Amino acid sequence: MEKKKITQDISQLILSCPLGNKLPPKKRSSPQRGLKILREKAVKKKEGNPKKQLDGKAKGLWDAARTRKNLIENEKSIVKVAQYANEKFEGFFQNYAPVTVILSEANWRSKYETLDDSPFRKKFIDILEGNDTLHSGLKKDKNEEMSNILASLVKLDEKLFEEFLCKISNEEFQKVLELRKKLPVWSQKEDIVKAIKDNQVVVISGATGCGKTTQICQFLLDQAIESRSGSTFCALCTQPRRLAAISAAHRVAEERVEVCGDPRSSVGYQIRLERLNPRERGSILFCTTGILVQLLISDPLLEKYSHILLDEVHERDLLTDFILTVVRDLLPKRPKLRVILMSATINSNLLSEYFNNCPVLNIDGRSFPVETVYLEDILSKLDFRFRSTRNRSGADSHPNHLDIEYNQIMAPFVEEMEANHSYPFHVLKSLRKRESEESPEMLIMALLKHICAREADGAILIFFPGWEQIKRLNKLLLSDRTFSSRKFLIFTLHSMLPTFNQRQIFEKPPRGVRKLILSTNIAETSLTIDDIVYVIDCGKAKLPNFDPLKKLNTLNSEWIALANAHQRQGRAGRTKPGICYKLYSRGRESTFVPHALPEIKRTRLEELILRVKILKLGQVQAFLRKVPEPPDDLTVKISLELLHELGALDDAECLTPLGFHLAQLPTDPSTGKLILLGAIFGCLEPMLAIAATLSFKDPFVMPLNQEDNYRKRRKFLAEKLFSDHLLIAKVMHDFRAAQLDGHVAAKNYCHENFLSTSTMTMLSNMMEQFCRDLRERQFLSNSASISDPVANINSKNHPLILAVLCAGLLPNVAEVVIAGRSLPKRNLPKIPTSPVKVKTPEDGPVLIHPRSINYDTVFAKSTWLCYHGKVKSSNSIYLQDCSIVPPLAVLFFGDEKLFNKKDAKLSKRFGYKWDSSTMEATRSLRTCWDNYLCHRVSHPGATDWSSDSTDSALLRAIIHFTTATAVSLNEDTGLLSVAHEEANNSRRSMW
DNA sequence: GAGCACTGC
Repeated sequence: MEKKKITQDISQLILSCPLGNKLPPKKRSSPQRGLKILREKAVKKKEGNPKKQLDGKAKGLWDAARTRKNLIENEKSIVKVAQYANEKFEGFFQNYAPVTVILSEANWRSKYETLDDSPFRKKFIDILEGNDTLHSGLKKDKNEEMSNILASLVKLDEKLFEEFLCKISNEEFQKVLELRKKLPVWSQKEDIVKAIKDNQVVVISGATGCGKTTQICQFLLDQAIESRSGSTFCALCTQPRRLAAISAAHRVAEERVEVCGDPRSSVGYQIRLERLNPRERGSILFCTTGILVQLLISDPLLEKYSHILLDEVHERDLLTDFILTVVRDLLPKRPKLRVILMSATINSNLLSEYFNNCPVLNIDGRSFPVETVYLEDILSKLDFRFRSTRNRSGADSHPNHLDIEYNQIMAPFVEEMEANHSYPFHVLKSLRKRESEESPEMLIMALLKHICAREADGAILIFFPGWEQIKRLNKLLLSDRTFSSRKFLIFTLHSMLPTFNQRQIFEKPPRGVRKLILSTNIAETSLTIDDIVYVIDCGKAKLPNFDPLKKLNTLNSEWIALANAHQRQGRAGRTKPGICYKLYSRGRESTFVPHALPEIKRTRLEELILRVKILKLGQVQAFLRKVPEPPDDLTVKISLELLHELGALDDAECLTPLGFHLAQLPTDPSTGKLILLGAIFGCLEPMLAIAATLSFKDPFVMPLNQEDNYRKRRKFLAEKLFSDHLLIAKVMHDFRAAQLDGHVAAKNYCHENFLSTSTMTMLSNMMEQFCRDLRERQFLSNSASISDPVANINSKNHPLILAVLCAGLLPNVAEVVIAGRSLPKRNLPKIPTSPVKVKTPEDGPVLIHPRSINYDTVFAKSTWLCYHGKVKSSNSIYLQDCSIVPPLAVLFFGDEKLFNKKDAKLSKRFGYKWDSSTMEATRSLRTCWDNYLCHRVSHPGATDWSSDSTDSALLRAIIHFTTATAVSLNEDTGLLSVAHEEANNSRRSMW
């Protein structure tokens, strides 16, 4: 009822005038003449593109005719807002005017004095008031408090000691202890404990299998208990991966004959959405790096802990680097804190230098020797020759720049080999060709046959850069009788491949059966298969990077670093001696860099910057220059700019109230904004589903050789949606409904629809987490669940969801430009259907990623897309996920630059035009929105949708306004209608 | 016509 009233109300605000036929003709003569010439020419030359076959003048005239035609089309409808709409918008403006004044002041500190005395204000001011006051204040109070937290409790010390004595006499404990004592790390137990006692920071480097992860924390715990100070011991051990944290915790609990999760246990773990707490004192908590960063928000000096152990520091992932920087700064404030950095053998000097030349302890690994066989040895051993894949005759035989580059690098090595007479001629000949590094499938096939015929039993692991190569080799293997399924178990590992039925990948195969595993670098660290004896390493990996000059994420196949090559090789020697076949020469390996660039130098930094801000770590540039290997200044600048544009930071680089919320949500800022907007606009569930997916991963999986079925299914699911995001919202909704019918129903739903059950479950849980966050930040009422009817009052309104998506994802918009297709055929010769052109304002032409549901959408009209991911690979820029969105939403939520061009843009692209009073009204409404959002984020509360509330009036006006375009593109009526039911039903004709 | 891998009280 109420909705209907508003609908009518707004539809009176926005009128449309189909004027097209009444427009006076302007200088029609020359385009008409151009058409005539064109038609004659086109008749003469029936084949090919008519435009291409025209000469200078005719071509110009043809273009002129087309432009004119477009203009006439464009002027068909002019969008007008009735005068009293302005007055109505004025009303909104009045309501939120005070906030505008506040926000326009330069001084943040006084700015929020005028806000009410809400709990939000207090918290927010605390953050704004910043570094010194708060921190030093904290330090004083907390030092006293610390003596409370970690003060030794004599009784507890005794109790822990007695328990420990009891444990030592336990038979099972003794049995495991004997095994533990065989680990290499035990030989240096005393040194390690002493070094940590004497130094605030110690680097311990040891190869895989030395036992550092599970043993060192126990050395420290046992030592504390034995010296009757168990109650003051509290260790936090971080792992970069969830699985590693869980398994380390379980392993340690087992060794101590305890059960992980028992409240008396000394071991626990915490990862996102999952925690098993250990006892409060005398305990070890394994967690992921992300958890530690979140802990820092509430406990900036990590006062709950006496020891921080950071594992896998050598991987140099973003969060570990961040933690290193923060921890180094808090050392002077926590003199009693002990920090232990654990890393692989390599690169420990850099770490030691970073921590004021702290001591480094080296521990030998306990893996088995792995023999290395390089490309030249393989070629010589197998007598393998590369057949040139390129045409010998014709232009192709000339070397291109890649050949020349290859030769420059390899020639000296080949010459040296030649001089030494150490390799047969055919090997040298092969190495001179670039093919020796380009397409190794046939070589791998030959090598596999060799291993299977000549070498002992054992699983074979092959490292590939990506999907394409895995797919190709898998196909070859399946079509080759040598590798029949009776004798071989073939596994493919890729994050996008389904993992069901793959438990046997970790199990010992039946007698006489050999495991073959084709993998990306997922098997380099994340997955460990113990019985690998042979590794075949093609030496390449797809590496993401960020190009600050072009502001683009890239994904390219590159040569790996020596450290990674070493890691891959090490995968062969876990249970017995192994062999690593490297599909690159010694010469090539000598060009490898020692270490890959740390992640912090390869990504955008918006999220990290918000963390710097919420943790009050000072100016961003200054902080980021303190990290072990600082990111490019330009990258920092770009990220700051985006945060500013999102409204998360002000000119002085301080958090705004919006930024304050975004910094505390466990997502990147633009996804965080989506979550807030979903709550504000009453489309909670779909927005949470979209946000969860954008911040975790796409749940769709694609089995090899089922691409067609996969695509068909996705097309079926996404019918009429034209949006990857709405597709996600739909499948998440259906999945959650299936979950209510039980585990089996949910699993079946996933199986039928090419979805990963584990990813879907995680996403569903993440939605719960976001919902809880929103409740805690008071954007939802205390009782609101994900499916709360009030919070989902607009969840069925697809155009609105898309409009909100726009508001959250901006500035990530792209324009779909259709050249010629909308021209009436009778007036012009048939123009060949040109492929859709998609452009972004900053990159120019881009492509829609083939994985997107919109990849093969036929666009009837020019329109706008919103996207979240954009990446450059294989020389094109791809929009990874995108939604066709209501154009008015883009223009309404778009930035000021876009706004100023509104008039021109609209009339040019969308076939209708603003009149000036509408422009003004739009602008006022937009100002209202900006102010309203400022107000909402600084006065958290649930949206009041009751008919007489200001919330409701403004939001409904925005909703109707931004989604009005849904029907305005209907060429038949030329009318601009705002009825949502109609909008939903006629979506097909929208685009 | 293409999809390295992780993470979050």
